Amino acid sequence: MAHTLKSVAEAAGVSAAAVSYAFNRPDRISAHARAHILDVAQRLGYAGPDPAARSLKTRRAGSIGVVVPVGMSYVFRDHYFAELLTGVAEIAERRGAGMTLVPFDLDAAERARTHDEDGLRDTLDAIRHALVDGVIVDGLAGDHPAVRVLIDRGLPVVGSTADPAFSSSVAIDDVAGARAIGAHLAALGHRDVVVVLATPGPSGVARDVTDEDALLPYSSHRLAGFREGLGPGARVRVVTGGFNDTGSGRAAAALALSDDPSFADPTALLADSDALAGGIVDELRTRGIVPGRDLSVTGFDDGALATDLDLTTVRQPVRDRGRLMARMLLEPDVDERHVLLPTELVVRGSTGHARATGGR
Amino acid sequence: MAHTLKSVAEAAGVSAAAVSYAFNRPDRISAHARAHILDVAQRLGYAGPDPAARSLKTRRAGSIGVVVPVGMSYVFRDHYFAELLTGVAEIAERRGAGMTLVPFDLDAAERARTHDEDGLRDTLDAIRHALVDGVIVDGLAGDHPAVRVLIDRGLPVVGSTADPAFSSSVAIDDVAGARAIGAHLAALGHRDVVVVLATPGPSGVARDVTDEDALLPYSSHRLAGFREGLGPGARVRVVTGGFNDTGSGRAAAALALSDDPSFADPTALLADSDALAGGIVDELRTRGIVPGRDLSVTGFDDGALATDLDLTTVRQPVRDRGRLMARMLLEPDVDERHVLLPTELVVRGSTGHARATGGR
DNA sequence: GTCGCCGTGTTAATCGAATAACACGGAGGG
DNA sequence: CCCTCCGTGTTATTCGATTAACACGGCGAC
Repeated sequence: MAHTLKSVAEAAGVSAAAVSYAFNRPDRISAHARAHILDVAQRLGYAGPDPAARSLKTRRAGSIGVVVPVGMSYVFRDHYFAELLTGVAEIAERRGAGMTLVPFDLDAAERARTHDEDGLRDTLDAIRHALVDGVIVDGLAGDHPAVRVLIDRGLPVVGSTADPAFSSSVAIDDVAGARAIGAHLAALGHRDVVVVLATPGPSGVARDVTDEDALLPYSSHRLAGFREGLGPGARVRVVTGGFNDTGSGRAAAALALSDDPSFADPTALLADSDALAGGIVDELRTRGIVPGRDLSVTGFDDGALATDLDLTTVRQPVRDRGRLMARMLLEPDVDERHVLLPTELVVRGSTGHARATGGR
Repeated sequence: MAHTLKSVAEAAGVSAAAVSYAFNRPDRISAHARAHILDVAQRLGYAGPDPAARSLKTRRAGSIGVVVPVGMSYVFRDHYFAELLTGVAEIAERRGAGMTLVPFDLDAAERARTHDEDGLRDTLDAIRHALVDGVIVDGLAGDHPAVRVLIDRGLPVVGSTADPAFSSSVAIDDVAGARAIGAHLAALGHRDVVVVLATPGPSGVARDVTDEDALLPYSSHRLAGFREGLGPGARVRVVTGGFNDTGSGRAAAALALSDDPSFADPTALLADSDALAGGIVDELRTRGIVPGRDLSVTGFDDGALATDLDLTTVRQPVRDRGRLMARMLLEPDVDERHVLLPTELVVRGSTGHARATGGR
């Protein structure tokens, strides 16, 4: 049943090398012999050399890995990751390479990190075993254990920050983008805002933030940028919103506008993403609050949603990022090793002058 | 630099087997020896046994493959595939398995199919080389060359139709769903309709359909269902809409409502997906045509868009399908081999009684 | 005191292929 | 007519691990 190079070679009356050449190097064998071998192979139901053995010998896997800190099933729902991976896929498919999503549970890894050495090992098993030629890592610092494993494996690793631990990186200047949002709002007189950040994982719905270290790298960057742009006098409170989607945004808005005294009367709600901002807008509307007039709302991404909702946001070239990350792995002619992509403030109707009293 | 099991074993003063056990079978070695070996390994920068070699020996890859007939970069944009893969990913991540998108260009394969034998071989290379333990194939018939290669490789293949060539399958009864749509419209008096189908690939924008064989399997199923439900007296014309998104829907609607005599005055527009229907609704609105009153529009999927647009559509359990497909590969306790999932007609406001004169 | 078993380390066979180096026959040049 | 080179098939080495089978020392049971 299970044929091998050798058994096919016997059946065809040639050496194993000839069969290998027939499948992999047409130029290295006569057309006549090749046709015969391929014919015998087909008759026997031999589809070609075993990929695992081939991969061991050639040291190539034909696929690039992707590691994200949010769970594999999440990337298809999140606009940011979907866009990033679209860019990666565009390059991969034109090079004939596959894309392997490597399971990695950031929460489990964090929990196990100090506690339980073997637990941490387990969460990294898939990363240790992944059959890939290089890896794209988005949202993990260069000194993260998962990254260390990949580097020890000798794989080229493209990161999302300029950390020299990565073989190369494509960062996006989201600090600058967030700063622009902050400055824009400051200029409109806002001095009391709530920032809404997504924290995927089991952390659940909106809540007040205690530990800012637990944020995803880009969230903390943006938070810092917001603060810089708003200036020292501003009051910035933070809510985390669970998944990066409209539902979380709605919940976060509800919390920010609740009676909870720690959130009393902000004049602006700054979201980590358009999706969250979309939820915020929904919640405001159900309360009869008009975004841009009664209360300002900002997003991040400039996706289709931002246009639809007339959202002030930051445009970031996410698909370009994915493309470039993939090219750094698959097209060695890319010579820059660490690239910083720019962002752009897009002002629309969801922001306006601060009012003495916000929503309610 | 590049350490191996053996070199680490020498450095630690033990046998290669001991190192292997230290990494893979803690119970098979003393805790003391294990700690020492792991320590030496870490010091040497050895991340663990080489995945390729390990995969050759164990005959496991730790990842399941996914083959779709639409190009890898498309799956992140299309609601159907995103939903399907979300389901797959949910199961994969709970089993610690990866997900490998295998590049496959249906158009190139079709073009090469008869013409050029070596060309066809090339388009199947990635499928021949993919390092996976099983494959989920959506939208390809059981006798397609790509499927044949996978089966010859001895891989378990889960298909999207009940074809016995597949080791197992999860079909969705979209014929019945489409039939329900057709019957619903027939009951409302519609006898002259245009069906809008997505045909991803370079085929481009909307055009009239000449060759119904070139449709994706599910599209032709649905088309057949529409026809059945509408009954023999109805006039059914077909337009293909390129990508499965709102832009294509808009273009298709524009064509269907144009002066082109072959499309004159339909009373209903039946789309292959909610996304297409969304575009159709957009186009109608810009022309001042009210869906459900002047002209009926139907979708397919029952995603968020359908609710938003108050679209009559068919609910299909796509994520369940993905989950079940993955479980058939990853969880051998699933005993049914060929499953047919039901669909459900969801009537909303976008359909109504046929009028003598449709749009314009 | 002896037998056997258990825990733990080692030996050796094996997974299935790629490819450098070699062999050999015939064509072409001198 | 001989030498060389080219095209094409073969031989043999190598990729880096897993794991069944074996070996051996110490311990408890009788």
